[in-house]
Amino acid sequence: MRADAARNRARVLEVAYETFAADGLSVPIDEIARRAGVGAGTIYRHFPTKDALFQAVIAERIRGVVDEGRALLAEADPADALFMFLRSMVLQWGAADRGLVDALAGSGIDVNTVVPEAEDEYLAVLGDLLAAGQKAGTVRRDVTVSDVKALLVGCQAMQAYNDDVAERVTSVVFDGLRAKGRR
Amino acid sequence: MRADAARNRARVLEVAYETFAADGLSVPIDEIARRAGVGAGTIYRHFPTKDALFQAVIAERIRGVVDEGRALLAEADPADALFMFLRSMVLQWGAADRGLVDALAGSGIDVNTVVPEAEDEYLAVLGDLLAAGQKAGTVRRDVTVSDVKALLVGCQAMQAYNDDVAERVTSVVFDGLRAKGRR
Amino acid sequence: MRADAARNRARVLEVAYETFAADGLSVPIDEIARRAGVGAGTIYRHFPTKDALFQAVIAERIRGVVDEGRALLAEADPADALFMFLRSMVLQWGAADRGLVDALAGSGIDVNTVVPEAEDEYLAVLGDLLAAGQKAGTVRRDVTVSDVKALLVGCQAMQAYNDDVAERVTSVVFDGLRAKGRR
Amino acid sequence: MRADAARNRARVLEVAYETFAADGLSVPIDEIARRAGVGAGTIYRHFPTKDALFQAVIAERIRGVVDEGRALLAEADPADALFMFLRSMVLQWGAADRGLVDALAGSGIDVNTVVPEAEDEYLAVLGDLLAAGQKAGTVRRDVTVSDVKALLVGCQAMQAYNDDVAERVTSVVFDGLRAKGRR
DNA sequence: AATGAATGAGCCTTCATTCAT
DNA sequence: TATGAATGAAGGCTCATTCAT
Repeated sequence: MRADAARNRARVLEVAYETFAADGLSVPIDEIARRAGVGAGTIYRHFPTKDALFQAVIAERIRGVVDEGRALLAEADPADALFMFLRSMVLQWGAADRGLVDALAGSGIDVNTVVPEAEDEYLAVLGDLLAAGQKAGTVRRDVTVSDVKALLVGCQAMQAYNDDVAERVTSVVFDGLRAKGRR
Repeated sequence: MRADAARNRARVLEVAYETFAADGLSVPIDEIARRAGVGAGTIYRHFPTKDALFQAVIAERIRGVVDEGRALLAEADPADALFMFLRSMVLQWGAADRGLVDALAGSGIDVNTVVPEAEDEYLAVLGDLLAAGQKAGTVRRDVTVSDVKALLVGCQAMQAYNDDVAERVTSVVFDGLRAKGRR
Repeated sequence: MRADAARNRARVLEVAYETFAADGLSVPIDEIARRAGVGAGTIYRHFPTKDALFQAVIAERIRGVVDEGRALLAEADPADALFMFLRSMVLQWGAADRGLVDALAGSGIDVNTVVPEAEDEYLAVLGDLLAAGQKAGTVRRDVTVSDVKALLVGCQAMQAYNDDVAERVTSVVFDGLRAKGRR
Repeated sequence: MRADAARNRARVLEVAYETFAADGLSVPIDEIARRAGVGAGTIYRHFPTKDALFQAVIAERIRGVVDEGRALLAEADPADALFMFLRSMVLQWGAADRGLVDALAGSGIDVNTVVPEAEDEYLAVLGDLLAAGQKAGTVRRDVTVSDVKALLVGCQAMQAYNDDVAERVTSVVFDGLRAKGRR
């Protein structure tokens, strides 16, 4: 791919992320093209449909999340790593990507099918974090990766629903997730 | 209002509920009209815009929820009433109205502004259930109505995200919500 | 026709006149029904189509004009009667029925075909007034009834276009219409 | 602007002019698109609303009129220029643009607000023609530009109302407009 | 006879996608 | 390759007219 083409692709992806997150999925392609300073045709050269563009945006985001998880696994105290990751996902990512989450919800798109390999990596990281916490004794042993993923989705929904109480309700959920006697 | 008009209005509302819940907000009015067996104009006679129809559907639903909450307040054990209500909201309502919740999320509509009085009643019931639980000593005293509302939203999101784990993750959240020493 | 039916018909005609004159032809039938305090169906009982209602309104107005012309013929000085009639048509009728005239113009309807007999009477009166003026020596002998009718239409258009100059431009036209040496 | 886009824009404008003039404002945009051999979307690319298209047509027309007036000012005998201009406006322009004038009248649109600058130029030319005629002694000194404009509107209305008498009634109005003693 | 609810065709407008420049 | 003009299929909404109450 030519250098300018690659630059365009990256720019479109970035602008699309910001725009979808801010204005939802219903924003016209032309608007994204305008903000990115390219023609509509250029977007279609890189992404065959609007949907494909959206999926690329999601995949990109998930990749970032996975990286953050791996970093925590490598550097943080295993006893806290899962909670740190979840908190980060909720308070930072959740807030920033509200529009994306809503757009995903409202459009019948399933992340798992959209970017299977990204999802797989994501679950792997989450699983490692969970195992580390359980081994350290800070996390209930009767929860699975699926449970944690669901809890995360829920916490992000709470954050999205009411930013002001996000901190406290997240703590409530974390309390529920903690191993007994460790509250 | 004439009998036939009232019948049509009710039928449209019912069909609209099912259709929005199943197919999301983007379903054409004409499709709802077709399923309801009326002309599109008839829908517009009762609801001036598509948005108004959607809002009427939401208001209707919330009304049902409030009724269920009041019933629990009157009949159930105060120690369990809040948990029973939440569980019901998540496992029954949440499952049935997933489409509505998603549609709401994806469309920048805020329930509070859509049907303020219904929302007020809803919060009142939730507040009463919470107070009862706290008085009975089964619910943490440091959570507010807003927190519980957010937690409920989160639980519904979990349920929506993964039906299979809903039961267990809900328990996790409930554990977090329970007063210490009562797990 | 029953008394109440006749009353309804008259009321609809009156309201339709006011409404068409004020808001143009594009006002919905339902709006006229509302203002008249009747159901839409009632209007259709008396006038088979919206167009027929409009034509009835026009016919009614022309009838009033003809009456006014006859009165002038009978009572006013023949030397001035035509000018008085024209002035009245322009400054009073023209102002009041602007909406009707515009609506007529904009809708491809030809008064002559709409209400032929009313038009005939109208032209008869105008012809009598013209003949009287020509006989009295105050009106040019080289103009016909058709000319006068056209001049009237023109004066109404002027009045409609710019109310402020109506008086003066009408005088200009009248000067052109007066017999030479009589200015 | 790209060559093909400019060509399409011009073609749409031309077809819109003919169509509005012939069939009135109520003709569907799709029909204009069909006659112009373009898609409806193309029209909306160049003119954001149907109204804007109509206004563009009007502006275009007025521009032509102004040019014609300027030419007369530069080349014709000042004593006759105003009358020549008016006659041209009535007998040529008036006939061709009847539909536009009617459409304008019937739709509450005011040319002055639609294309203010074109209107200004128009009035300037008319004012120059009037001043020239008054200076040459062929036009009454007690009429203003507004009066002449109104008279022109009136003459066009006459022409529109009855093509057969247009020539003669225009003469009548011109006689009224001529300076005394110059008939 | 009156009512006003229901119908459904038709219009304006938007926007994903294609294609000529 | 990039551009942005063109396309045309929908969709929301209006309203003349019909018809059940």
